[in-house]
Amino acid sequence: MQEKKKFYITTPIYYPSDKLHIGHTYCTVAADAMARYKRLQGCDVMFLTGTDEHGQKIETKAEEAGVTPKQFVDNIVEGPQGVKDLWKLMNISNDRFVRTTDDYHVESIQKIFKKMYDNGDIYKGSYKGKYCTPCESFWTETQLINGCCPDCGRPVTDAEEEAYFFRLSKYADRVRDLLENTDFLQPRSRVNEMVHNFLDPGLEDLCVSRTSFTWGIPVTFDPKHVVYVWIDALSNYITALGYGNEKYDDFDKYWPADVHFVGKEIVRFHSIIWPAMLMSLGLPLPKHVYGHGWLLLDGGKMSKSKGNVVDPYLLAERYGVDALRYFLLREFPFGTDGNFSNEALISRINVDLANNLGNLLSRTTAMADKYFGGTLPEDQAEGPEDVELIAMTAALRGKYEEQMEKYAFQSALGEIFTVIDRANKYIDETAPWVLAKDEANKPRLARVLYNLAETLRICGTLLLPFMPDTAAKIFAQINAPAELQTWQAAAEYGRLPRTVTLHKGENIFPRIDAAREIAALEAISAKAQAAAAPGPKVEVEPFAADQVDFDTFCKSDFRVVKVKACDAVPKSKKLLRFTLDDGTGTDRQILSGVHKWYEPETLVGKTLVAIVNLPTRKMMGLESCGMLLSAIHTENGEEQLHLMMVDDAIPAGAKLE
RNA sequence: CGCGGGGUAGAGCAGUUGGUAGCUCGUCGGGCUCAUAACCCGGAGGUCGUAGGUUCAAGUCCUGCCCCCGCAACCA
Repeated sequence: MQEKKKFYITTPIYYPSDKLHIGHTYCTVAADAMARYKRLQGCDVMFLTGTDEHGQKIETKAEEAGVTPKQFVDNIVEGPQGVKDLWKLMNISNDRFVRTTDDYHVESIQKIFKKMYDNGDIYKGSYKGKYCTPCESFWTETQLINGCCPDCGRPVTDAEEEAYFFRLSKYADRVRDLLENTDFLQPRSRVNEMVHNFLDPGLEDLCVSRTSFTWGIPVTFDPKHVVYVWIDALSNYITALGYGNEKYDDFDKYWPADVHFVGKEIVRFHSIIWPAMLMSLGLPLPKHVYGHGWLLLDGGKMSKSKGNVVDPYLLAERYGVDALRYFLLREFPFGTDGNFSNEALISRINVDLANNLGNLLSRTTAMADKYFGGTLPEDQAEGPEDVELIAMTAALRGKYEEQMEKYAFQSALGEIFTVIDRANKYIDETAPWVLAKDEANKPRLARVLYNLAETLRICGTLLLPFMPDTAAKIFAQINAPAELQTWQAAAEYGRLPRTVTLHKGENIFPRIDAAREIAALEAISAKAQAAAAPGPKVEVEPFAADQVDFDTFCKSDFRVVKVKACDAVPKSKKLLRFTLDDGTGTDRQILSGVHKWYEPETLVGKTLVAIVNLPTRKMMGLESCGMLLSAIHTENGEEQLHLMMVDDAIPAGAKLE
């Protein structure tokens, strides 16, 4: 017996700082469909997913929640409606689930780090920056506020933080060659972006350790450092196969990966850093990295702050897992962004699944019941209408395979539904209800129903990777045994016995009342938003704990200023440029990031307050001499800002005390 | 002149190496009645963002411009 071909596929490991949304579900469902497809073809598949659980953000979130970081991630990963629950609900067939907090992963990462250190690709260096002693925090030049700590506002000092670096630059040429001259990174359109943005300007060595937080994997030979995300997270693809640990032992069998599915936002890490790391370790590179697009909402990014995150639980429970899986992979081309909408979801379910597929099954089985009591007679007669349908059905597997190999799920499903449409038309052409009126036409009628059953069997088989439960329901109604549900049998028209018995069962996809459902969905999301924010929830910054001495306070020179002119800074979303009368007779220019709240023309003539003895600072190429004072608070999680506007009777230049 | 993607029927999208502009939904009209008020046929609807250029021929190639979206930057 020939050895099975192996296929190793991965999703990214997700960051469990929040519940997962439809975007994560999209990628994972795609990987699942691919994994099931390869299994159907008879490959020995390894399908890996998992979670990336370290880092400062989780440390902070856990602290806010009053739990340890481990408790925090345990809840999101293993808890109710957590990551694992979601994959179970979505019928994800992953073979393994790696967590970066798993012991074996930790062990491997420490070995990998040491190995790269020993071979000279990781070296100790220093990270130059600004340090705020009271806050024990490092800041980069650009993070500083007027040269002071952005957290506490106190002065910072030049400092160097010790850190480990990976010699990414050493591999720049090999990575460039990989991207430009091979099909490693797909779709091809992503290559330019990587080369122009990151390779052309030159790769810098990468900081791969941190001392500023502790929630991470300690560096064995220098435990005040923890391994930073790159090495920790990316390596999951090999640690989960047992590289550097005893937990698993199939690294040799499955590595290199056939494909890593990743979102376009992390293409950079997978197409530049990850190959360089593997080169350093002397390991083979994955065959492909596929950067898929995003699901957009209302043309924009989904985000918590916009309150437009789509909840996969809700949709799956309401419409069924298979319908949701189908929609995600049928509606959007995998490589580019797509617009998610409830309308599109319901339309796909009604048109494709209920009207075309469900109804085809329904009318086929109903006629078998009605005209033959379910079991087709042995005596069957072919007709001229059969030719095209049979040809299409017989050719379907090939067309489907061609699309699947390109990860073109949308097109693969499109091929199947072209045949399903054709089958509906075939019923119209052959008009079985007319044939049924004359006993002499019974053999022809039987053949028509047989052809429909065969079409359903083959389509059902090819739908297995996308809608496993649905395919099973189809097979039950057309009585297709397991051996006729295989990849091989999908290429063999006519495998069902002539005297097959069909049963009409439940409707596999009931039609949805679109208007009502959309109203219901909107009500639910409105309610969810209301629940998340009962009334305008106003929050203000906590009061400063530290006292400031009087002299320090007196050093700040606050003045009343009048807006002479105000316009938007070109190419900036947030900045407005103010030309101000500060009483000196010379105009003062201040830039302020308030465009989100004010249109420039509405501010002309207003009387505002500014601090005027801050050092001059350049932004977007323009000088800003001071800072306008404003009041800020958050409302329903969104930042609100009001410029300080004072009595117009106050003359320009008046000092505030 | 930071990088990249995109502007094609009311909506959402295909359009490969340049050669009569397609698909799905919606819409209008017709047919059928086996079926989940489903199915089948037909029609209407586009000067392919814009201005030039190359060509016998351009949505498809070249140049300029406008608009949208990401990333980056910026937000004292």
